[in-house]
Amino acid sequence: MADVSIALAKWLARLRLRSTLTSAECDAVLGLPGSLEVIPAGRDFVKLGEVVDRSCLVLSGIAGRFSQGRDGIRLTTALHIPGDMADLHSVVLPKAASALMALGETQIYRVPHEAIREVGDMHPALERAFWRDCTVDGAILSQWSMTNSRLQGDGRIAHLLAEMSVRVGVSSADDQMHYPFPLTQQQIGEATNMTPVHVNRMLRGLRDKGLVEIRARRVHIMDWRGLCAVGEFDPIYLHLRGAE
Amino acid sequence: MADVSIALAKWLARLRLRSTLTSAECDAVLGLPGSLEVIPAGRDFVKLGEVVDRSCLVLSGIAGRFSQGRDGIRLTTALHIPGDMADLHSVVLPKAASALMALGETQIYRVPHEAIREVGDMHPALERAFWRDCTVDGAILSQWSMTNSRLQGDGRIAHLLAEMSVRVGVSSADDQMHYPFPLTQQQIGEATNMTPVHVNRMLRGLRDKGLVEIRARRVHIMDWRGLCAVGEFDPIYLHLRGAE
DNA sequence: CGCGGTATTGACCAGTCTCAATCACGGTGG
DNA sequence: CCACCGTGATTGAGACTGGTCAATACCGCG
Repeated sequence: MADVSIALAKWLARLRLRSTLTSAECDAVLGLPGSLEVIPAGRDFVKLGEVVDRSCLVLSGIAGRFSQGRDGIRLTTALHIPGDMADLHSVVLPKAASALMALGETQIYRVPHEAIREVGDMHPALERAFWRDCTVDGAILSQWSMTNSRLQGDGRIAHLLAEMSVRVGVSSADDQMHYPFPLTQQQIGEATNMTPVHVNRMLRGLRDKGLVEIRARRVHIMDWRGLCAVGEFDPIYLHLRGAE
Repeated sequence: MADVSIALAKWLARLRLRSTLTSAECDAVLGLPGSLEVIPAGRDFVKLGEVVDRSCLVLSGIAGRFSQGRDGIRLTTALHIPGDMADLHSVVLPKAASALMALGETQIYRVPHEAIREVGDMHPALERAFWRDCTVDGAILSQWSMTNSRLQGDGRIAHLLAEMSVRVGVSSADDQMHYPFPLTQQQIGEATNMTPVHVNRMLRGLRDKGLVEIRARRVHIMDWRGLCAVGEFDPIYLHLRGAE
């Protein structure tokens, strides 16, 4: 059971990876108000087209961001892990162009836009840090776009699993890297643009090659180098220090 | 031959479509310094990985934003038309994660980040308008992602041509809509994730159906409704007022 | 113990790519 | 004015990735 102050601290840590903040600015972030919510697996907590006045900080679980075609088929455009402010962009664009959904039970902390704008006005460096964070999100999306367009099935999945591993902070030093990953094969397909059937085949391929395996809602990486090679993964685009 | 003040005015107009600005703020934008450059067709003017200290406002022509896989194959992640600040995001993330290239001869006006930050510090509403604009760029990318993933060849091209038509401001009232479009079929393929060969076949299909045609570096739309249907195009994601 | 959702596998089909040849057209030099 | 050339457009044939349909196996849960 995650704690609010820990979550805000995690978000702050992420901001500080990319922006230099004074202690007053840090305190302002840590003091952000909000309300706690627990979202059951599979539930949308921001709906398409909805006008929101709060942003969602993920405390535990995983949240997916979706676009939707008119046929109702979804495409995942981002996965958010604990410490991510999933829709910081809604502060400047309150009408949601994409939905947010809990993949597995997810705990979120909703922070009023009003409060975020206030600390932004008070501390211009914070406002810029927010802008920067949104821009990194864009860079990640751009990378996904690239990956999902140019790589084939196995590479797309390999890239996704490698990226998530780095983002959750699993050390590449570990011999047996593993981390929780509650997505169904259907949902993996929504993120990598494949049929669940094909996801299954590709996963088997990766397993047979001794690269990764998903077992009991967990990713187990057997061969980090090999996985990165297949997925053409290079973590620079994440703009994270300490990664790789 | 476009003029600098007209270009800044165009950019300002775009900002004002999404943000409310005071006249002082408008003047600040119109007064932004910079230097003019003419880029010949096919030349990169921002290179991958380069650290830039100026942002590029497109005055004439078309610029493409690219990501690149390790095999050197490019994927276009955005097309920028006159009035677009192509890499406003570089103000907060100066290390270019994507390259910018002139598609056809392009005139740009490079504005120092320093100046942009200055007006941002002076006018918080402007800073927020910049942030918002970057966010809209992200929304467009998200839409492209969706389109290129979920639609097939003809739909992807139809969507692209419809989007560009709205963005350049061609009125849907015109019986014969047309606008300049200097991309080769190869470049269209880089934006829609297809082989040039397949682009050609899809274009023929669209022409045969009486929807669009590309002739002499110009797009001619014969059937707007039909085009939108095939491309599942709906311009809301552009966040433009006055567009359909 | 049975049920619903998920995973797995097979057979077949469709969209797209690859390779390769040909064509159209604008620019160049004689 | 015309032959030559290079780039981009067009078309065809065959290969391959990934989608569709469908059946079966697995597994947690009430």
